[in-house]
Amino acid sequence: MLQNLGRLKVFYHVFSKGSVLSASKILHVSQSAVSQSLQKLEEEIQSQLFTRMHKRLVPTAAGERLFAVVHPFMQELAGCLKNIKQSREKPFGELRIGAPVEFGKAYFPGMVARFREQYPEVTFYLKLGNPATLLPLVETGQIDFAFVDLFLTQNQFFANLDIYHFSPVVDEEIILACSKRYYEKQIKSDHSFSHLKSQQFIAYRHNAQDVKNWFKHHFNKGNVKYDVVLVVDSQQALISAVKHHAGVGIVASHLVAKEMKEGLIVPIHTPKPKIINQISLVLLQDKVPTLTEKIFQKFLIEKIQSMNLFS
DNA sequence: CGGGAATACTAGGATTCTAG
DNA sequence: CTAGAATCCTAGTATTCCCG
Repeated sequence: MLQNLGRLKVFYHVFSKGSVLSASKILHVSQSAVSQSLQKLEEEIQSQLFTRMHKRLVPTAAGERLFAVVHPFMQELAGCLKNIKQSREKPFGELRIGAPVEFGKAYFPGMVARFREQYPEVTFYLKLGNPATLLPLVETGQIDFAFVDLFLTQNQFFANLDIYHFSPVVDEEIILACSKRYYEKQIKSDHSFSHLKSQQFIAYRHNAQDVKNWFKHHFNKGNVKYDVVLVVDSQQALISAVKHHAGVGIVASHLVAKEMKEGLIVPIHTPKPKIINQISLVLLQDKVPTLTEKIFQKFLIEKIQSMNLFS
């Protein structure tokens, strides 16, 4: 391997101009420095790159071969540096973002499309997951930033949360809901603990943690056995099951806003305050965001906040 | 043909970088 | 912090080209 890639740059300019003096002017060094660099390079690769013809340098076969490799590299490098410079002036390049699964599925594709109408040079990689998946990716730089669910985060153990910077973006309301028909047949306006706990539950993932959290919050009862009739892997499936009168389930209210407005889905309230799940933007504490990141974060926060998830 | 301009090379010294 | 390596500079030399 070469000890000094800078000599390749010297070689490139000497080859391009066919003269040491011209190359030295481009490189802003003395003619002798260029001459010496060239000699060092030739020594290093143990091949002569130019035949010295009195006042001219004529490339040897080895010189031609080296130039064939160096030339496209230098072109690409110049283009790349230009792009990097541009990305400081206007949004550019790939953004890698993490988001909670349902939140990300529901809103990100649309947001990304709208952002790209304005900034077509920006592309996206979207990683959906819970905080346990997303935070390590933020830490190792595999994603640029993430939106996470703080309500869930508090129930889990993270060794070093202080390396992150959290800024709350939006609150979503977590409700227990069922279809109108199920409500009239089974709930009948009885919102007592003993009545609600005996309902048929649709759970998101196997541990039914969301159901447990809901009862803990509203009735301060932690370790209760629930009758789970269906376990699903996505909120969309859960909402669909609720709509088809399969039972009661925990959802973010904004995901069923339309169904609630139409009266298809009914929220079950208690006198206790609503459960608010806070979604926060999380980035590494000491990371300096790029222009593209800053502009997209601002765009996203404005759009999310203007949606009003409680409507 | 001779002299000036252009270019490449070398020697020696100053400065900067790097590893211990 | 320091010694040695690497790099660059200046000064000077050699060669060739070009024009009067």
